[in-house]
Amino acid sequence: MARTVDPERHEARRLVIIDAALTCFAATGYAGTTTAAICREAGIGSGTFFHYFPTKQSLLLAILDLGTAETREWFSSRRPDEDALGVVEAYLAHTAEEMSDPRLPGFVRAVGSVMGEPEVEAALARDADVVQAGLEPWIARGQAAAQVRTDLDAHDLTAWVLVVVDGFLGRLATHADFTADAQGRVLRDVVRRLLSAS
Amino acid sequence: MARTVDPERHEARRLVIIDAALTCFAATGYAGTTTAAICREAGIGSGTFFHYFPTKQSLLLAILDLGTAETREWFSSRRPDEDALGVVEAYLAHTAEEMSDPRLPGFVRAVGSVMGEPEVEAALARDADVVQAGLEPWIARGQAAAQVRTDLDAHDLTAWVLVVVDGFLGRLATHADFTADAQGRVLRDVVRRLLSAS
Amino acid sequence: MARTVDPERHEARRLVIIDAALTCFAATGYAGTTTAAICREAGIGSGTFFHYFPTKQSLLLAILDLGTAETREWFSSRRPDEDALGVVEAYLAHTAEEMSDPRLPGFVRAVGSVMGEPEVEAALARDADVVQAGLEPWIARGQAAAQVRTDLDAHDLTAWVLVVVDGFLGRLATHADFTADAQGRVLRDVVRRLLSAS
Amino acid sequence: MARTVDPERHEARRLVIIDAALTCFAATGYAGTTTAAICREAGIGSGTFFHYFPTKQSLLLAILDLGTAETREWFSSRRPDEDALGVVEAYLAHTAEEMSDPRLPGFVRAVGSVMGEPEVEAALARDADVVQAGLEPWIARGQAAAQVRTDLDAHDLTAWVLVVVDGFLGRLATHADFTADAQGRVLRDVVRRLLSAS
DNA sequence: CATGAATGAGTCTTCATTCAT
DNA sequence: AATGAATGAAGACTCATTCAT
Repeated sequence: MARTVDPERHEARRLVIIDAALTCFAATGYAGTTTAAICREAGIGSGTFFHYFPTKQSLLLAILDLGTAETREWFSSRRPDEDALGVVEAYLAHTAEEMSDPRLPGFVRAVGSVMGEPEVEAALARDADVVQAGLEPWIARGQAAAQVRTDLDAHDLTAWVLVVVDGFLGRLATHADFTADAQGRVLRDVVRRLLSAS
Repeated sequence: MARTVDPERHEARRLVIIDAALTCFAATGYAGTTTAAICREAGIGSGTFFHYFPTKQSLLLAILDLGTAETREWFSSRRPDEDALGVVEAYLAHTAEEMSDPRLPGFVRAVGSVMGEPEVEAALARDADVVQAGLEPWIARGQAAAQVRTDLDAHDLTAWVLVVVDGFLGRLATHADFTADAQGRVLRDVVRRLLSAS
Repeated sequence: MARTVDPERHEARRLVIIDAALTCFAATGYAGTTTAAICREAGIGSGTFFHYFPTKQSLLLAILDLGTAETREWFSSRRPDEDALGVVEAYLAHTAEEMSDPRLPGFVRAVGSVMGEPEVEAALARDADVVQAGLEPWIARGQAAAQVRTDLDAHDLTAWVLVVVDGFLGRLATHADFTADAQGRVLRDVVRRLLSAS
Repeated sequence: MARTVDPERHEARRLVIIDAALTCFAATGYAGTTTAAICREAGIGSGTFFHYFPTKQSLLLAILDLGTAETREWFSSRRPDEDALGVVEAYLAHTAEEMSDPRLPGFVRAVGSVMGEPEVEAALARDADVVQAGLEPWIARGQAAAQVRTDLDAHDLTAWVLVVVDGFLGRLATHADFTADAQGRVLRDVVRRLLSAS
């Protein structure tokens, strides 16, 4: 009856399940992934699964929250004196790099199908907010420094950067001949053109 | 002797079912939409569904094919002497207008989740091919006329136009404060910047 | 508004449907045969089917009754002065010949699965009664003429002849290398041994 | 750590389901038996069914295989020095005794209707092979010992013994006034006559 | 904690039968 | 009479979740 909870071990196993789910969701979509498949991939029993996540959806939310936290952390580790456009480009590079995990594009597609669920929609909105809140100040600063056009406000410009980024990620996910390596350079160019004052 | 087949009525009802499915898929996703829900929405019995579409998936494919045919038709009705950039912008307008059916963005999301199915993937690939094949010649012609930059080939430039368009549509679908009316002007500007020779 | 009922044409079409059903039942079993398949095979519309037979089961019963009538007719055309054992052997030959329609064995199997239905059970019982009633008098006459053993009564002996015949037909239906042509001679021998006085 | 798998309990429950299915199939045929009915009879939930048998058909195959295994075992426990004709008669008795389970004849009929399915056909062929392979050597030995006629080869003679046995079982199944108890003696006599050298 | 057997509500799909034309 | 579109009840099977061990 000793205290058998080992928080470290618990957290490790949680991550194993999350990783397995990422693999499965990416391969077969959210609805197409059974909890049994995740358990198999994670090497656990079906009962164990529900010790860590009360529902299948809560697992999806956990993954989304993990991504949001990661983004938040990335922005919070920018130093105040960095170059505004440099941060924007670093964000592009960071995003492209994240997508080098070949499962990510598939996972993004998988999430789309569940957007009807209010909780998922809320989690995605939270994620979008974090990105917007992270990026917008730098773009505003770029405007103040006359690096960035001012005919659109910072909020809309940020939205349009994300339009390009999301379109880029979507095409990575759906077109095998469209790769981050080959097109990353063009991405930077397009965003520069989008933001440029001219 | 008795002509019980009324092809017109048949086609009309087929379209009613397709319309109902569009509504349901957009609202609750593909997997989240039951055939019963489609039947209810279309005002038909569950058995009738089977008369028109052998499976739920075949209905999805029919919708996709309809869209592909529509796109093909749009491009084939361009006249050879139209202005290259004018056609590109007309395509942007056409796409944005199509998406003014508020169900379309949701439907696009819904489709993403089924991409695991080979038939769906093939249908989407066919659709992408039609768009690419429709747009690329005009961009190439724009290059020949020195309206469009030539540091990227027509194929890649077309892909990037679609990156922007898809990103635009995606944001329409997910952000209520991002509307086609308000942002359509920016879309044209971004694509112009993307293609411009400077 | 003329009297369009042409009894001859009606009867002919009835037989076409029965023939088609025989083919389908033999190939795919009773439950495995859809009314649609029968209609296709018969070259009629599904509505027409139900003009001729109120239910699928009634069609099966019609086929069974047809066979029963055929058997009854066969026995009623025996002349009173025929040789008792000769009639028994003629019956064996007659049965074997009927089974030369390759659909018959399959149809027999198909019927087995529906025997739970009271109406079908009754039809089969009627058929069995006709055979028993047709054959038993000849076997009794064979006993009276000392051609046939008398340690079993005519009723049981008849039953045993049918045991052998049914086993024979069943094996024809299930074993491709067991053919009526090759084994017909043995069938006669076995029945002779069964009935012989020794 | 926790041994949640209890193979004994698992096997027991498997047999409960098989037994329930035997009852249902015999009473209402294969197609006429719903999985729900089997579950009710077995006292399990519908989902549990799937834990033990992936499909309704697999359950049927399991029953057939069980019978085949039982037959194989029966033959393999004959001792080499047994009397040839004694073994044949013991087999007759064994079969008749098996059929004293009143569900068996009905089950045999039920199987007939599914013979269209290749897997079922294969299972039945396997079963027939085991019987033929089990019986034929003893009949051949009977021929060598001059106990059995030699004008037909052992293979055909075995087939004919099975013709009689199957006809016997079929009549047990369909005619209530034809009982194993009353007719068992005749069965032995008929087979003796069939095999006798005279 | 870990397990996996058990559950049953919910899904897609089938098909005999009806009926307006 | 003949047609085939429409129907809806019913069936096999799936799978997230629970719980006794």
